[in-house]
Amino acid sequence: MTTIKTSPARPTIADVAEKAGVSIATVSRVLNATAMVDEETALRVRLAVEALDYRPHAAARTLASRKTDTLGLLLPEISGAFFQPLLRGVETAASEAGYDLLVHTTRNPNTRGMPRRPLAEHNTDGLLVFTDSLDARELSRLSNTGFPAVLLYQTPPSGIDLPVVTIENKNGARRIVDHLIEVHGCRRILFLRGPQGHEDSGWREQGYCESLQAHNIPLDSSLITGGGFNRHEARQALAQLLDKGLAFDAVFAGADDAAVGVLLALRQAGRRVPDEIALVGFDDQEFASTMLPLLTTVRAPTEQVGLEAVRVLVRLIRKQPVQPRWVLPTELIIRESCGCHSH
Amino acid sequence: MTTIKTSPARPTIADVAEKAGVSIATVSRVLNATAMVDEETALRVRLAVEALDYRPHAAARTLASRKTDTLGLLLPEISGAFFQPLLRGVETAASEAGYDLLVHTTRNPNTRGMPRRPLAEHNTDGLLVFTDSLDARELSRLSNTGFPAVLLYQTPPSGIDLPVVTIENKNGARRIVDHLIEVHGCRRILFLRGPQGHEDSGWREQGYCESLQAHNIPLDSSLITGGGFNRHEARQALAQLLDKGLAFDAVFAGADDAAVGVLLALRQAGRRVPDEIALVGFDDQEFASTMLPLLTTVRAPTEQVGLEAVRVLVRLIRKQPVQPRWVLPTELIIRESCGCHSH
DNA sequence: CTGAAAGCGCTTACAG
DNA sequence: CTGAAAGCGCTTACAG
Repeated sequence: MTTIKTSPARPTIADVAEKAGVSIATVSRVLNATAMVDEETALRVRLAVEALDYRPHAAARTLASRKTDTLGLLLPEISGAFFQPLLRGVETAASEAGYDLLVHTTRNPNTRGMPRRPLAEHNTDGLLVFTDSLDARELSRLSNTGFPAVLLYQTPPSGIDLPVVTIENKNGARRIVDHLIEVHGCRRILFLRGPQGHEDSGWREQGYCESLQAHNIPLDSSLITGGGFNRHEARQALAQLLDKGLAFDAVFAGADDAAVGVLLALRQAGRRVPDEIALVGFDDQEFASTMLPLLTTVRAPTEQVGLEAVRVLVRLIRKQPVQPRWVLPTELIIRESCGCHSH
Repeated sequence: MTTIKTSPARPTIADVAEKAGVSIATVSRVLNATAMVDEETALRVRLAVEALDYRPHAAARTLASRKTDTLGLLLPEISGAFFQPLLRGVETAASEAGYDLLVHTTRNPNTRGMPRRPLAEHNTDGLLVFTDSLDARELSRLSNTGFPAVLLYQTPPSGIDLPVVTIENKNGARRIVDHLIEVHGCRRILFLRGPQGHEDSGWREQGYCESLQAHNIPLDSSLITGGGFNRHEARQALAQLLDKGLAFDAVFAGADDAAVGVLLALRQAGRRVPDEIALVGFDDQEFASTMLPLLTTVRAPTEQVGLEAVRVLVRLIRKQPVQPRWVLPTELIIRESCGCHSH
């Protein structure tokens, strides 16, 4: 059993001041470089800080200065391959800008105690809000209150004035379907859409439709189906369609993860990819370049979204002007699953 | 351009007190359920809170109460497939216990301003420290100071009294090598170890050695090589060995990610897995059950580590006694890449 | 360039 | 059950 020690009292700014023979105001000034201080005095202060191993108390600083030096990130869940690059981008940019990161997932509501708002004005200088993490009422409160916040992958509900950073979904989808049609001669392309109300999915579906239309292929609604953007639902959805005997020569899964589910279902049904059926995804997650066949997909600049969102947020915090909408470009990544480069 | 609004002043506890016609002490009591309050009075307070949309200011609360209600997580990087389940576990448990999570990566040192310690006593009630995120000096400070902290995947340097939660590396490795030898008759098993000084890797190597010894297979040091536990290094390392003409009938990659690199190198060299060479990994990352062939590996209970670590930390914070060492069991997962279930 | 003092928004003994 | 008041550890006008 680990024994419990009583912690020696942490040094405060007063201890430093005393040791250096100056006032606490002066200590504060040298620590924050917030005013000119005689070089010799400053040196004494720094020595005292060093000797006492003093660190300012964040809460006290926040309370007095009205800033927390931390950014909040609100998202539905923290795991899931999709969030990795996003987190990396946010982490990197926040750190570079000198901010800590407070992360909160909305999937595990904290029901204890009073209904405190876990991440907001009281513990954060600004908020990054991933799509569907906050309801419209809350978004509107943020917007009205003028608190710095930027939306990720979500166009703000009308009347709400918050910047968004998102990606070019429609064109990406459009191009990959074009590829299927023009290069591989596909005509009956199944589209697996994401969850209801998923904005990205909606745009990707539009891109799909536009491509068909541009090639004079009539839209067949039986070729559009739900897949939930995840492996398991996609697999089931496809298995059902296969059972029903639906005919198609390609599948455009709205997300790479769904593409894996499709692949599994196809393989189980004995249909070969890409020889019999072409398969493409969206996102270019890491596994897309590892799985077999290598997945042809649309690269979503997820890490960039994280980076950019932080930059926008920091501008907001500094009260600098900011564009309302950032749409990051996507890129077509041709690999094997569409039928290209196949051995 | 988004216009900047001036935020109306946020309501404070004084505003609530005034509106409810009570003192701020009473408001504090009903909010924190920290003393009996007349039911009728409490109701008035709650109504006032609701009407003003009041939320307590975290920093003020922290300063007055000496607790932050947040846990800190220190790790080398936030992305990387390995960290996903860990983060999920930590997130879930922290949230259930009523704590926020402050995440800080040590890979991007924040060089601006004074050398503040990003996560510590001043903004956190306790710390979760992933291996290699903090140097021994800092660990020793935490230990001496009695600040609640738990180590992840790292036995504390001697003299430092901090609990660890880690996994059963040696037995896991031992069992998977046993499997290769006993079921598949392998005799020359290549072991890819992780980075220098990586504790998990060391244990896995021991398990490997013990298994060979138990089966009277002499240790051949040319069969142990570095692989960095990551895809690219592993791939290169293997390609070199293959070039040199090293003979082996199986590869035990110390991490699943390295196993992917091995697979890529083997495939490029035209060696078939598992027909010619058996391949196994360690971790059971998500892609292990997706890649082809499906990867035989040792399941590391990474999410559990996160959950357990938070539980231990919370006990520490509550000054409850705590075991110094938690070793979570691993499990052998037989799939295809070793030669089992292969079509 | 430096200090005394007010104030940030809470919690918590201490009285009553 | 409730209130007045001190105090948490800082920052920041205001004087000098």
